[in-house]
Amino acid sequence: MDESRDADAVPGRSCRTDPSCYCQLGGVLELLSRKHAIQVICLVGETGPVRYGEIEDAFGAVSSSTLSARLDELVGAGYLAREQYDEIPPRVEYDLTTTGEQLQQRLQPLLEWAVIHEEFEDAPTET
Amino acid sequence: MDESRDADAVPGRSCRTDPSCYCQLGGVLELLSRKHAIQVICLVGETGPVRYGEIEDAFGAVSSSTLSARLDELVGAGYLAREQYDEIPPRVEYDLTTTGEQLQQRLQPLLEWAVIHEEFEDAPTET
DNA sequence: CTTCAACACTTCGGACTCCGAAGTATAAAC
DNA sequence: GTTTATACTTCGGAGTCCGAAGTGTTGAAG
Repeated sequence: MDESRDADAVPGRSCRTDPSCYCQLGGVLELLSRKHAIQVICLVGETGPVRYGEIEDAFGAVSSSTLSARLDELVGAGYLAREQYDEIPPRVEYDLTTTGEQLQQRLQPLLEWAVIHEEFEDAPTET
Repeated sequence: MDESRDADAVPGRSCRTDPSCYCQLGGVLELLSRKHAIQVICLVGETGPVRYGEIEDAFGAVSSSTLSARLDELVGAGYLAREQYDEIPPRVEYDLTTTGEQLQQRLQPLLEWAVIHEEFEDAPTET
């Protein structure tokens, strides 16, 4: 046995190799546990390059401040790419990066299940 | 064109059948976009029935108030089951429900990818 | 010349969520 | 009588989110 174990040594490091440690897990999950993050990734993944306004419309109920914060974060973290065209009126398009696509692939089954699950959630109970 | 479209009619209903509508998507995602919700589901799924203290330990950095709020929500939403034994000191165990297991199965690939992805995130860039 | 429309955002006050240290309850062990 | 163990609450302060209104540009409409 090695005493270089991670039990309570350096939190947030060796945890990566310890399947029983869920401390933080850092970046991605932290990012995904913000409002609309999951949906944004999936929306962009399904529709391809999307404009800011289209995302806003697709959601229907997001404050633009929160949405643009989320987009900034996702761009900053390398999951989304932002392409800006210098036209009038302005045009900006968001698309998944390669990493973003990987993420979206893991998110897709969840989203599909969520949609179906919600549909039947009002159905008669079978106890 | 039919005017029976759902464009701006009843938000949050016909959306379920419209793949281009991401408005809210309600319950599950709302729940998952709270701190630690994803990790809790996966932790319980991987380790089986877990006690409150074990969850707290596994995370290392959660405020107990937030954790117990999250647990309450997940129990209330039907993803977790809470079993209480009347012993001293008290013992409470959380486990996944059938629905919770379905959710965890969709979350697992995400979590595994996250772990690997974070490991290499400090690796030398290739620009 | 003035106004309006389009678009992608900011800004700001108020509401909601989260943190973290301290406290609650019970009974056995010391 | 004090400590220990467990599963939570409570509370003030910090951080996040909402949503209505505003910003800047330029061409088209009046």
